[in-house]
Formats: sequence, C-alpha cells, structure tokens
Amino acid sequence: MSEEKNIKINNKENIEMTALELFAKHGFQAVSVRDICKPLGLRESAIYYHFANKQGILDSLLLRVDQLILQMKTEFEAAFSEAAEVSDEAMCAVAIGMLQGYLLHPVVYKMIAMLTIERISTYNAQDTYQKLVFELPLKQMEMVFAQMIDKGFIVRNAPEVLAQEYYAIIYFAFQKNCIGPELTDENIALTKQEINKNMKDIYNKMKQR
Amino acid sequence: MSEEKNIKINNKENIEMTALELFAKHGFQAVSVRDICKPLGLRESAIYYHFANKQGILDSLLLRVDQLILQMKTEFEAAFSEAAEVSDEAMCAVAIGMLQGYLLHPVVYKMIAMLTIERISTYNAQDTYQKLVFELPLKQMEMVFAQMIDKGFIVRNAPEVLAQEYYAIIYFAFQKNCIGPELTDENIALTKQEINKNMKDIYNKMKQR
DNA sequence: GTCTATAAATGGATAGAC
DNA sequence: GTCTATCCATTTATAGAC
Repeated sequence: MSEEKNIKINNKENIEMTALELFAKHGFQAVSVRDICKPLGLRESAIYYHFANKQGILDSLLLRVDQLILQMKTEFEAAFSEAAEVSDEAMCAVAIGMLQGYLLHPVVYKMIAMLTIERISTYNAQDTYQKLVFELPLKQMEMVFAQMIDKGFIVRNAPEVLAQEYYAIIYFAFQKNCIGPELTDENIALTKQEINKNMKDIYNKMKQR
Repeated sequence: MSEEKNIKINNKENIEMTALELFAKHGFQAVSVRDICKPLGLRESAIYYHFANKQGILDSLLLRVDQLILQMKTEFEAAFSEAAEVSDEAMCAVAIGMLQGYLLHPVVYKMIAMLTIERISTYNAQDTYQKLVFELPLKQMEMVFAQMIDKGFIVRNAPEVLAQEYYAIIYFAFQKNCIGPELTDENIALTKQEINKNMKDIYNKMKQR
C-alpha cells in the first residue's frame, strides 16, 4: 500500500457535509464561509476553489437531496414490500420505521432542518422540501395501504386518504418533538410513544369490522 | 379636532409590524436593520431610539406572541363553547375555523412563519412556537372533544388522543400547503379541501356505532 | 489544492445636530 | 423622535504565491 495521505482529504463532499451540519443548526444566512472553514481547518479561498460562491454550496446540497430521495425510494421498497401482514403492531412498525429510518436518518434529518428554514423564502428549497418531506413518504405510505386493500385487510378504498391520515400522525409527532435547538433521546422516545398511541387508536377504528 | 399629524406615526408598534413582516419572509438573521427602515422611511438611529438593538425587536415580538396567545384563548372559548352539536359538518367547521381563524390569522401566520425559522436555533423561539402552534390549539381541541364525550356523542374517552389525531390533520395540511415563499388562494382552498376530506373520513370511523 | 493578503461591501451600532 | 455622519466588525470574494 502506498504512502498516500488518507487523513483529512478535504474534498467537496467533506465541505458540503460540514456546511450541512451548520446550515441545519443555524440556517444558510446565519452561517458564514468562515464558520464552515473553522471545523475543517481550511481558509476561505480553499472553499472558493471548490465552489463558485456560498450559494454554490447550498445548490450542491440541494442536488444531493435529489440523489438521496432516489436512494431512499429504493430502500423503502425493500423495507416495506414484504411487511404486508396487518395488525396494529405491524402498522406501528411501519410508522416507527418511517420515523427512525427516514425522518431521523442522520443526513435526511439535517436536510429537513436546513430546508425548514430555507423553504420559507426560497422556491428551490420549498420544492425540495415538498419532495423529501411530503411526496416521497406519502407515496410510500400509499403503496403500503394499496397492498393492504388489495389483500382485503381494509374496508375503505382510498389509499391516498389513508396515507395522509397516517403520515400526518408521524409528521405531527416529529415536528412537535424532534425539530428544535437540540434533539435528545427523550424527545425521540416521546415521539415514538405518541406515534404508537395514535397509531393504535386510529387502527382500531379502521380495521375490518 | 386639533391639527395633529395622524399620518405616519412611526411608533414602536409600527416598527415591530414591519419587522415581523420581513422576519416572517426572510428570517431574523437575513433581515438587516436597514431593511426594516426602508419601508418605514426611517433611518437606523430612529430604530435604535425605540429598541436597544436588533435583538430587542425580536424579543418585543416574542412578548407580543404571548399576549396574542392569551387573546386567542378567550376568542376560542367564545367560538367553540356553543358549537357542541356533533356531525361531520360540525367537525369540519371546527377544523376550518382553526385554520382560517387561527393558523391563517394575518398576525398569527406571520408569527408562525418567523418562529418556524427561529425555533431551530433559539430556545426562546422554540418555546413560543410550542405554545402557539401546539399547546394552545391542542388544548382547545381537547376541550371540544371532552364536551362531546360528556354529552355521550363519542365512544372513546381519551380527549387528548382525539385532539392530537384531529389537529394533526389540520397542522399537516397547513404545513404542506400554506408554509412557503407565497401563500395563494389556491393553496388555502386546497388545504381546506384536504382537511375536509380527512376530517370526514376519520369522523365516520369515530362516530357512535 | 491550500495559503496569505487584501479589496469591497454590508450590517450593527453610536454621537450629536435639529 | 428622527436625521446626518461616522465607526468598526464581519463577511463575501478575489489575486497571486507556494
């Protein structure tokens, strides 16, 4: 093996990930190029070698979200396509999986936090937020319900309405307990607890009478 | 009547409302004191006469939210205490009232937009957001359900779970369609439509069998 | 690919006149 | 209560050496 320096390769990706960390915590505007440099041990000009300007870092991150969405889409399919058993436990498992494996996924979570801020003023960010936080998970939940209806487990036949009802519970608990200055284990535990409670409740109302 | 100049009294409140408008659109950090001055036709020093610093404007606005919460609390009581009839239309009316009269209330909406950004990095803003967007509406919904249970309209006896299930639908549709760079009439119409659809669906599952 | 140095602009904040 | 003028820190961005 050759003597190449494997420690501290400050490539584009490295810079983007540090930027994402900071953008997620403080927002794009509040973070200066110098702030991004510090943890990397770099100077500003090193950043400007990789990116045209500060905006370029954000644009690059937004492109990264699009890739992430595609990746997550295939991961979802692998995770949920087999779980076509129906019980309140199974429904809770799907919901907790959506929380733990997606919304709280280290990169997805930071993207959501960053976009939560940016989407209010920027069309570009709003578009990405919509896809990441609403379209993809809703489409996924819809598929789960379509399957359940197909197999005769469920009475009603509007999978997109059911998806919205169920995902609303997950999204609500997530927003209420997991978005904020710090994400603690207690917050996550409380979120799961609330999702489980509401999930079981709504499941009992919905199941084949 | 005396010849006092009634036009353009640029008092503290005037400055705060202009600041709120801008903070809601771009976030606290992204708005400069000069930005606030422009629409008011003032100079920076005029602002610093009324406020100790830029942060002082935000602090003042946060205090204003607390007053608003108290005011809204009493308005809610007046609006919902009589509506103790139970039907899917009545439930939808309560939900649409929560959207139209509260979440989309001109001032409340701007406060929510501003706090959506600030609450991610600031404990103070997070606290206020929690009260304004979660605690107050949930408490209110809970009271409506407690009444309905009291009068024997509803089977289940966990009003706080029901409140969360119902309010989650409202909050979800609001976040999905009404938060972003511009709020159009189409967005609002779509939000109402989605709330109505999900509300009726969940109501039919819930009502006395 | 990263550094030093520096230009140019922006933004928070104050002093003192009116 | 608002204005002019000004100060100073921060920040974006670039030029040119290594």
